[in-house]
Amino acid sequence: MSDLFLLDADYELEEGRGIILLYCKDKHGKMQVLKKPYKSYFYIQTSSKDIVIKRLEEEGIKDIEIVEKILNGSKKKLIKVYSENPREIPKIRDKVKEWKEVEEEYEYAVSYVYKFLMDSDLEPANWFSPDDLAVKHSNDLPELNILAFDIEIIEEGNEEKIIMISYATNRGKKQVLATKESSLSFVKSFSSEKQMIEAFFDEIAKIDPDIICTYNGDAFDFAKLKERCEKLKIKMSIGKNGETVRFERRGRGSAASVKGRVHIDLFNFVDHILSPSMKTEVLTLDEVARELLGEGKIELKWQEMKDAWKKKDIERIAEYCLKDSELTLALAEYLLPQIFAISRLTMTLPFDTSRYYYSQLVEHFLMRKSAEDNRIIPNMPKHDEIEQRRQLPSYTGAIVIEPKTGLHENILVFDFQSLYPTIIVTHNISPETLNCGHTECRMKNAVPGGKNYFCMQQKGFIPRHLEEVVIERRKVKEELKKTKSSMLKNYQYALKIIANAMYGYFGYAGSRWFCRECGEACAAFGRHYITFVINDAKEKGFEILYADTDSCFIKAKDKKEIEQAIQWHEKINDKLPGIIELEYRDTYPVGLFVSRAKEEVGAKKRYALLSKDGSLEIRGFETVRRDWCELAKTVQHKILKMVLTERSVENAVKYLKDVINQVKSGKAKKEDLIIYTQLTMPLSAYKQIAPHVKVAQKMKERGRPVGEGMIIEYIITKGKGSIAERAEPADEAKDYDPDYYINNQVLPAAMRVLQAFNIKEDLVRQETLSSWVK
DNA sequence: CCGCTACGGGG
DNA sequence: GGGTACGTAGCGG
Repeated sequence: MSDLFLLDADYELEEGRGIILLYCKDKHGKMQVLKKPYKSYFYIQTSSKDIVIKRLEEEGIKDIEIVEKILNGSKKKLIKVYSENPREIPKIRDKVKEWKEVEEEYEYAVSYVYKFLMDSDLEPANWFSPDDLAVKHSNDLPELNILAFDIEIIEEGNEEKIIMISYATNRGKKQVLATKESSLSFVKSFSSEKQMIEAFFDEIAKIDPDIICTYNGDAFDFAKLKERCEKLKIKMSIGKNGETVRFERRGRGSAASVKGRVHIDLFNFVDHILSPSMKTEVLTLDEVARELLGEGKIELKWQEMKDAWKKKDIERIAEYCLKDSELTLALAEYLLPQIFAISRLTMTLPFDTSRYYYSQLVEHFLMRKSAEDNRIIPNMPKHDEIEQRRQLPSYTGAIVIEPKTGLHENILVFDFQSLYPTIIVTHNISPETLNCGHTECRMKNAVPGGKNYFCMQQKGFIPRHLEEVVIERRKVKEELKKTKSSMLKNYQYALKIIANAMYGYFGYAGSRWFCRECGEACAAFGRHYITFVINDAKEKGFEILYADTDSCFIKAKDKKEIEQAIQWHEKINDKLPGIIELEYRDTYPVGLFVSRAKEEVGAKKRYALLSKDGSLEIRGFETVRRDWCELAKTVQHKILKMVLTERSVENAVKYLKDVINQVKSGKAKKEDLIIYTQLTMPLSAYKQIAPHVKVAQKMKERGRPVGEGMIIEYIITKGKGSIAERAEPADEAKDYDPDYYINNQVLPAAMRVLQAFNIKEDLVRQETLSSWVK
């Protein structure tokens, strides 16, 4: 049989026997489902093997063997207990853990499917031979049938109904289903919501996609569909052969799993994995698509949509809805190769890869390496242990040199290439190399400023595999300079993710390889190296503008000094040990730095850099969130732009005063003042009555529908009482409170930028006072 | 400072 | 299938 591409896996029970199901695509793009019977197992550690084996046999458990594995760095003989039924494993384990001869049990909490993949050395999202399951590394992707969909809902009567569903496939099909008539060719109209949803399921069955993509489908589109299907008594048959959707509980919410297809919720992947390396601070489909694809959503405000729907003017809504599916599809085509690359490296199924956090990806990477090394996978911490770990006092973190506030020119940015990974490798930081007892290691590899040290004689488990990753990544980066292969780019990215997550995983309370001393050591070495760089730069006469963890911003006086600084960084690398390396990122013509205000604790680092090509790199100014009104957001962005590109603080302040005067004189546009906050609980559950809760209460009293999950739109009006008491539904508000909008919205947003120029809030307020008189 | 509550994405 | 998993800001005490 020819090679297959593994897309997904799962299992079923046949007469009490576990059978692994492998969902694969063949070379011709056909879906093939392979069935592999597979025995599950776990390990028992005991010094009284004979007794334990005897007791197991008395219980009728005879499928056992003695195996030699590496446990915590040394070889141990363990009892391996098998069962043909994977669900028996936890039951047997529950029994044995009570026996006094049993010291510990292992790998009882590694999922059945993943055990199979690890034991077979089978990488998801890769090709393999179905005869012997040998992985065939290949850069080709199979022909995949991808569908993205999106729904629109609107409140009608007392319930939220689905009014429209759009989908787009990578084979060019675009369709909108709606419950109102339209003349548009791509819109199919239905006389009821039920008919529309059923038609959607029928069309999915016909298209038979391998992959279904959504943007926040786990929490929204699938959840809403489920709700409506229950209400309208429709079978939610989206899966292969009409199978329904399963909602798997995980973390905060649940994942919508469709049998025989892979549901990829791209929002999860963006939120968990991509967001730290993205410029945008809000993860809306609009912003994310703009940044990754260079194209955003069709603009349509919620109120506009409601109005249009009421007026039966559905053309714009249909176009808007279809665009969302198209963007989701385009994002999928862009991100799936990245997800696949991570899947291969960490041996996780794309369904999981797209939903996992860094910690879970690293964990899977280390689990597969354990399996390869014949090591026992450490257990997950129990509930109490997690609590204990959380209670541990925190250790000193990274170094931050507070920025020199204000505008600066000629800013050079240097940073360590993967600082923590290279420290872990160079200093051999791993749970089992900690304080090995060798005098030489104690002398030569001690943690700066601490009493711990790490072994230098034997490579640790984590440093060894991390070194492979770091070295591989450098090789791939070199190759990328020659060829611009997107496959290589994605591989490089997967390697980067795993390398960078290792440090955090040492300190993550839920980690299987938790090692506080290791995390502490990474931080201490990190401080040591960045301090070394800063001091060396100062000694050479450079001005340090700002430094944080692994980066260092130098301000150059002129062109000549820019050259000198670049040369300086090249030399410093000769003085750094192992694979630790300082890199030159870029020189920016202008930058703005804002240090945190006194009362602000732990505020993010705020700076904005203007690069040579004229683009703005903004960090830490977070008024793009919806709990700020539109006016506050606009004011902040405009001020930032004025300051950096026009370099005129004066103009910016003048602009701010103008806005304030407008607000004060009652000329602000109402829609710019609306604040949006979601009701995340049933109204009765709120103990703390925040403004949006108060508004919801008022709405209810006035006979308007209010429910959990609703976004409350409100405006703070004039009058007496607390802010909450004066909050009114946006459509009912007769006026607005200028003082509130000035003091709680516009000024704070503006001051986040202007505080860098010593502009005093009170002064701005005073200077606008004259025009406040009414 | 600590502890509690709410938020995000989606419409 | 071992199931509970986030990280952070803003508020009130």
